[in-house]
Amino acid sequence: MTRVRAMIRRVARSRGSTIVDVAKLANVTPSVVSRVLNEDPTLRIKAETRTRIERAVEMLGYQPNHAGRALRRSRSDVVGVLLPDITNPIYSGILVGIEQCARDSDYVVMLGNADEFSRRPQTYNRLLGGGRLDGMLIQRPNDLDDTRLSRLLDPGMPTVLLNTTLPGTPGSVIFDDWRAAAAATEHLIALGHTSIAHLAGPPAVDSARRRREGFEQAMEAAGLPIGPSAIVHAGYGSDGGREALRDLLRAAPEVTAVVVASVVAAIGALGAAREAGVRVPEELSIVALHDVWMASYTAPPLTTVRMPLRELGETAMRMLLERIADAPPRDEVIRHPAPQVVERGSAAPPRAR
Amino acid sequence: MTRVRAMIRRVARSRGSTIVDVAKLANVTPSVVSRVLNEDPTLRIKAETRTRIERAVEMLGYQPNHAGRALRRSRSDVVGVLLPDITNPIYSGILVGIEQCARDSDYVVMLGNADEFSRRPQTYNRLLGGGRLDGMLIQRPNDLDDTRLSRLLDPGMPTVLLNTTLPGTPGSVIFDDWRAAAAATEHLIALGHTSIAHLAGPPAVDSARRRREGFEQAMEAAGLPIGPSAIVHAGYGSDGGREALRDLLRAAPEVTAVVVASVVAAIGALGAAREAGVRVPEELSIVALHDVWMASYTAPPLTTVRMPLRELGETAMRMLLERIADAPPRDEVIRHPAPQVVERGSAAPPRAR
DNA sequence: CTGAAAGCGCTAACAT
DNA sequence: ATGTTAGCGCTTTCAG
Repeated sequence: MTRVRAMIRRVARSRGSTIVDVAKLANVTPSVVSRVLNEDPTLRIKAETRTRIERAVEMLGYQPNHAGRALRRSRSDVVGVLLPDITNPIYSGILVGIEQCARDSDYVVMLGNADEFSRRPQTYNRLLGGGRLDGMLIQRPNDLDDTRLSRLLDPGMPTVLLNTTLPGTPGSVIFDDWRAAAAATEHLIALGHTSIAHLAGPPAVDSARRRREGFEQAMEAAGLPIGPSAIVHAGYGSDGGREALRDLLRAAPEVTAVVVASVVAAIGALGAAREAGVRVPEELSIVALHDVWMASYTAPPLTTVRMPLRELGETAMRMLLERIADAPPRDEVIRHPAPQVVERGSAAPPRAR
Repeated sequence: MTRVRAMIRRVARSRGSTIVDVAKLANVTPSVVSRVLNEDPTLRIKAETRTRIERAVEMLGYQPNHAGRALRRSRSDVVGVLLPDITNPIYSGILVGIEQCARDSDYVVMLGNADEFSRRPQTYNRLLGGGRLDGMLIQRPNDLDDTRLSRLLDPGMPTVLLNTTLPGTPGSVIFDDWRAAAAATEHLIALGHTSIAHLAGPPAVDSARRRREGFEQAMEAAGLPIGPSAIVHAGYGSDGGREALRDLLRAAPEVTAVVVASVVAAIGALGAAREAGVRVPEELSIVALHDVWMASYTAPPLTTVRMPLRELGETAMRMLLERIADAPPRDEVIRHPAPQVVERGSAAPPRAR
């Protein structure tokens, strides 16, 4: 009994107890403790021994050392998430889903900056290589083309791409961008608009291309022409949206409505409209893709198409776990819940300007 | 030569090369390689041997295994960051600073959810304990009082608290909340306002208390009375701000200006003003604490007091590194750059409503 | 200037 | 139903 107390005291003082301490206290060998803790299905053990072990674990406050485990199993139970800009509510929304799903699967998330990663790969390889990660989730930076992205990826590292596809490299999860853009366009058409423009994302980004296609298809399906200056490419950022709308108002004054590829750009566009003295929605209707809390608080509140951010993150994480478990890579499109128009104040029937 | 080629091939195939592979290829022992790579200052080595080792590292693309290192050194070079809500631009702004500083110091950041942490400590202890982290950065959830926070903290884990202090537990970094709130108040006073209210944060949160004190001091210094309903406590969230302003407009119609404890709440307040038909800034001036990109895009654009989010993150991270290196804990207030009023469109001289 | 040896904490194959 | 053994990859005395 004194021995036990002494051990407890020693352990409390030091860095923590080891599996050997637990084993001694429970009068078994470390291997048994390990197998109990890891719920080895092949293990046959007396109920009494098991409780002795559990009590010992409890008493010592034992926590397995992750480094020891990782070294032995060659797995870290850590995934890396590389995002260009956590400050962007779209990305952080996705990150919430990732973190949640990781936690539920006893994984933990390491955060990295995707821009830095593409700029200084050696830095991040040193930091995140060397067995620190079991897999990676990557959101492609806007200015990173396929060739450079391919070069960056480690073929030996299970990887899932967020919001983007890479020809020849399966393992990506994207939104139903076509449907979302089409839904936005259809909403405007239903309101009676016939001269509709599109503030697209960066031309080189594949999600922007898909959204543009969705816009074009919806217009075509309705038999509506797309004016020569009706598609303006811009960044996904707010400044991009602001400048793009400014250009559009000048180049195509007949336009009564616009589908914006991202809420963040749409918030910028709202600013440009205000500066130009164009009233929204009276003179110009705006529908934006992606729904974030700020959309309820702009003036006027933005009508958006909601995309399931959390679900994308969850799905991506689940897919990564499959890949880590050696399943073959596959691509996935998040279709449920389907992109849904959230009517607020920025879209209304057309009225001449 | 063939031996070398064979080794390279073997290594490329498998999980990666080890320090032993490098040592063999360079005709030295692992210990020398280790000391070269870790820049052991006591090491005396022939220049030629050193280049041989460097070449071997290069050829094999050797990366030290983090688990092995961590196990041996009892340090992981990982810090945990616990945030209540990454979706909040304030927190993600701070996180940017943390990640940057960590990377520059060869540390890497593990992300966790502070709300979940306070709700299910065992989960996170299992995930983040066991030597996985060298230290933690924690943003206190709004509803977590001192007692419960203390209980949650592991006294053996170097910890830095973000935006909050904990009596009896030094190691926190906060903004100059008094100065920021005072600056906002003084700005309104300079514009000629005399009946000024304060939308404060949650009453139990210490940063909210400091901001309220800053407001009160500035009012007192100007000889201005604070009306009986002029201080309304609300959450830091947008809904909180909306409701709080609604209440305020009813309870204190004489108020011509308001200092809001957080931009996010201010955006909500802007919504409430619009709904109530109160024009900003003509009938009501608003100044918000914290500056984020959205503030430029509200209607009207928000006048704010800029707080150095990135700097807080950086400082906190640096402080944590000190603590990890066994420096005694200390508290710090970020005073530079000082809180600065960013004039946009939401504050103007008073006019009767 | 370099090598030998021990051990960090854990798991898994193989005994008994 | 439990024990023995070996070794994951690395760093760090201590020897030479």
